[in-house]
Amino acid sequence: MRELLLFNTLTRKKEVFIPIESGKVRMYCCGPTVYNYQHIGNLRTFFFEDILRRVLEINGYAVTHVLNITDVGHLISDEDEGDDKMELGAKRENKSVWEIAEYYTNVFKKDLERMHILPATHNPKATSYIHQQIAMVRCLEELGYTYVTGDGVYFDTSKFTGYGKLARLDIEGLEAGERVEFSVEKKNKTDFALWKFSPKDSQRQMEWESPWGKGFPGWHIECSAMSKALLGNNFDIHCGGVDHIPVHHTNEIAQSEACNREKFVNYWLHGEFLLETDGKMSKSKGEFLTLQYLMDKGFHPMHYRYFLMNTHYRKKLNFSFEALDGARTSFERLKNRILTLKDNEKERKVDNSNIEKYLSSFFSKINDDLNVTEALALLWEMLKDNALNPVEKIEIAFEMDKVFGFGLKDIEHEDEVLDVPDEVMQIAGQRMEAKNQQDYKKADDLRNQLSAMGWKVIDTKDGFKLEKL
RNA sequence: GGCGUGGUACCCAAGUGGUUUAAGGGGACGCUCUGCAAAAGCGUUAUUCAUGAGUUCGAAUCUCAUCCACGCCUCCA
Repeated sequence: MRELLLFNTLTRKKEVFIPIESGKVRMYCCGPTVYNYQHIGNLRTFFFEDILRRVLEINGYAVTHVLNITDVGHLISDEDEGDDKMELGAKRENKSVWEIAEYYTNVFKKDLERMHILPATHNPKATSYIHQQIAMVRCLEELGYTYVTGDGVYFDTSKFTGYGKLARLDIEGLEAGERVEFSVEKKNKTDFALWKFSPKDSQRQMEWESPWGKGFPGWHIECSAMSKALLGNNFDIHCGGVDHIPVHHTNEIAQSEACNREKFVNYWLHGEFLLETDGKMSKSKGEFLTLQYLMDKGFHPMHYRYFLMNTHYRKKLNFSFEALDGARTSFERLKNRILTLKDNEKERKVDNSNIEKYLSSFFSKINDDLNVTEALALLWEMLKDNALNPVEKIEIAFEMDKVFGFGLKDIEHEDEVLDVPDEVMQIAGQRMEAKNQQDYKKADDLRNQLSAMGWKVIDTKDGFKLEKL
């Protein structure tokens, strides 16, 4: 097996990946809270995880991939204040929280499919694992890691040695209470809720009985419980966005390692943010970009996928329509190249040493902490290499595409007459006629007329084709 | 206030001590093709890597300082 290097947040270094079980990888990825649409920044993280998954698979690993669905509403802040995002979403849309969860889960899965993000092996829902979450809180209680306050059961972070090591937290320097009221009942500012009690004065749509009374699970426990249930106490890879490092993943480690009394995760990988011109993309700002919005603007999900490959997953990326436009052009040209190669794919001798040369270079790039950006550059270099014949190029491109995920194999010539209005078709026909009679003045006039109507004529060797401007 | 990241051509960006006097894509320009265009193909496009010092035989890559932009310490991908 080839050597694969991955950047581990725990050590802040690239490390050689060694699975727990030979040839197999168990991987857990933090999924969305389904109270609203996912924005294109959220999708960047799932895209990064998809690349990771594909790189593992092309290296021959059998991957068990868990991507959870958070359908329990958590409070907006860590303290005992604020509203529940799910309940808020339900109120906003006049639906039940369960309907909200189902609707946004489906949209999310549809988005992943459109982005060619491979479906996970398991998509556990937090509400289906309440029992396991309660069991884990009990486990922590029995081992003396918890205490009860007026609003819930809390994890005492001072009892867990090495708390915050993932994030390299400077606990003293944390300014809890700066922007949020600090709960006086919390013993340490980093303590967090494992189980929250339902409010006495109002009825929650989602609540469950527990040994501590009616309530709902704290935010971090679901990932600890579900990963334990599906992947075991110790597994290979855990990923998510960089924002999860200081709080969510830090707390997951504390809970899981405290309860299981063994190492939780071997490799932690985190994807960087997508930024907008005015900073981080975030839902709380109100308006945010969705994949559907890009599609409404005439972009294909693959254009966005190509755009994301412009940079490494550990680097911030600025979103702009100008850059997305560039990605669209690049992708369309790439498709064109592949189609041309497919058309010229005649039986020719394949020189395996040519193929091997490119593929080994390809592997050295993707296996160096998922450098798809360089791998993509290699694809272009290869396509322009005159030493290769079309059959060889196709073979290499398809192999590389197992990681890129553009779906190059399935690319076909598009139907050239996609709902062209009769009138447009007629004028285009007249122009062709005029052109054949060498009446270029008239032909050009008709072409201008078409472009005024929003259509572009492209002459081909035996006719013409029309495109929308 | 604390922690951290980044500044590479017109744009998105790769590269983190010598094989790079800097990938790839977009754009622009030129050529081929075309009646002319478009589309497509080919080619050109940074002696230079925010700025200033320093380390080194050698730096975009290491060190220090300065300027600028951004992220985290709230829920967040």
